[in-house]
Amino acid sequence: MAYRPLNPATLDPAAPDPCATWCAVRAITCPETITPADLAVLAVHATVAAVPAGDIFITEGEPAVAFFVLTAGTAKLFKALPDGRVQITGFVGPGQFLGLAATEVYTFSAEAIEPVRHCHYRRDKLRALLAGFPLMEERLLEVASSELEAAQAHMLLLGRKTARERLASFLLAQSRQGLPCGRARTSFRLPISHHDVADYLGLSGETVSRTFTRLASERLLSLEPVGTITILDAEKLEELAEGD
Amino acid sequence: MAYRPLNPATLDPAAPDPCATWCAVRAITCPETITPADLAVLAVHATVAAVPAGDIFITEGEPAVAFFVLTAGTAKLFKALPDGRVQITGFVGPGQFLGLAATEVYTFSAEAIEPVRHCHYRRDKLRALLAGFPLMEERLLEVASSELEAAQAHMLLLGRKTARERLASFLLAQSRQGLPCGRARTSFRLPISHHDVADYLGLSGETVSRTFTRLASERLLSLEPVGTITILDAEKLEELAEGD
DNA sequence: CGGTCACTTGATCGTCTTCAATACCAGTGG
DNA sequence: CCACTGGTATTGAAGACGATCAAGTGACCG
Repeated sequence: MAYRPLNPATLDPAAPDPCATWCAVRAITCPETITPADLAVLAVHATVAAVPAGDIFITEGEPAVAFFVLTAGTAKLFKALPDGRVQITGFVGPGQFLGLAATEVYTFSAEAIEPVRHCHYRRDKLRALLAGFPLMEERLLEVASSELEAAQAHMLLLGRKTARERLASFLLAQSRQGLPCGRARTSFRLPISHHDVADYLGLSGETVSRTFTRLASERLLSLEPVGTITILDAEKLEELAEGD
Repeated sequence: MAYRPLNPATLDPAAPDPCATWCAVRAITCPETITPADLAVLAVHATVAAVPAGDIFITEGEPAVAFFVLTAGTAKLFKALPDGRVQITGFVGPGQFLGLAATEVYTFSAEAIEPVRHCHYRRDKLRALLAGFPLMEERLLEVASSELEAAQAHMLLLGRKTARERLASFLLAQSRQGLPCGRARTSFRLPISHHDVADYLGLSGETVSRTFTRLASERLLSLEPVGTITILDAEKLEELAEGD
């Protein structure tokens, strides 16, 4: 019900293959490291699927059979406590992948917060494939490292920053979302509910709301009616995010 | 082929390749994936060093020139805010490595909390070497993945658990420290100061102390005078750690 | 011994949570 | 067109949990 798997057989190997071209090039090899010939090999093992918003397509504790690459939409990754408390550990957008588990079982869940399209590879097959694509493996290691780096930054946020600092950090990160290196936009739409922001920042939804309006009243940002956020004073926001 | 695990204390510094044998086998290739011949190659590029307790041997923001493998002692990894707030992101013991940075600059600091011995490799050389050791690269990916997993668990702890739950989680983790899979000891010595525990769990030292005594008064554990901790009710502690 | 350092314990304070009421918005069907 | 609904955001009031400040204890060491 959640899945509408597409038949990989319908893929035309001659035509620019949607999944292999898109996933492999954009996600695993931003710096192009895979030849078109290699892509064809990869394409054979990919399965495409669509997930409607709100559906959980990876569940913590279930056997980790596949490895995913998003091609559209946004998903949240999270861990939950039995009593319902949730910590979102990250968001994944188009071109990013997930499911890099070391264990035989997923240790987190993933839910589409926008309609998601992804292609996935069976882990056992991928493992064998990787042997033939050392550059791809290298790239995977790079990605894992940078995720680890992000995770450490988030631990600092969760363990030591105040609500204001957390939100400032988050908004700055969002403003840089998907842009190369040092670039940032001043105005953007937040595709994430306040409640999810709260679960990401380790706060309550109410505190997120209050903190938003407080930052707005301090003229650090402005909240357009439509849910668009404009950063008015990136300078001060940056200072706030770093804690002084 | 079976490798003989070497005791680092008995290593003869004059012997040919103490580091390569120890580091490579124990850390990078617990499941043996490197041949003795390969080890010799690695040994050429390794440098051994000793760090006294309290010394910072990796500093956030400095060029990430090397990649480390600990052979003795314990180190804490941490990130700090300009005003002095600190979040410890993990502890590293013998046989583990660190410095898997994706960037050109370290994004965390490392300080020896016990006298540390480590061998390190220059990143540029290692990069080239890895090309020749696909199994080693694969192992690195595995390690990075499991670190990521641990990081996510810690985010849940920092973002959503109470002080009691944090300490319970921490003590259970410590009780399993270094043991294979499901094993745990009931009594152990904590090599970490309360203040460091606090910085790891996102609490104040005072709260750590209070929580310790409270758990002891509830007969979940007992605090021997010498700083040894004995877990009296692992069952209940487990429940507590998971939040119900 | 006097010094330092880590830990303990107590009292007070502040931040964030919780609970609750209200406002808001989009979609639906009368 | 307008009321009705369900979900999401805002705002207020009260309370809890942990931080901070401060004093006191004990161990270790020159």
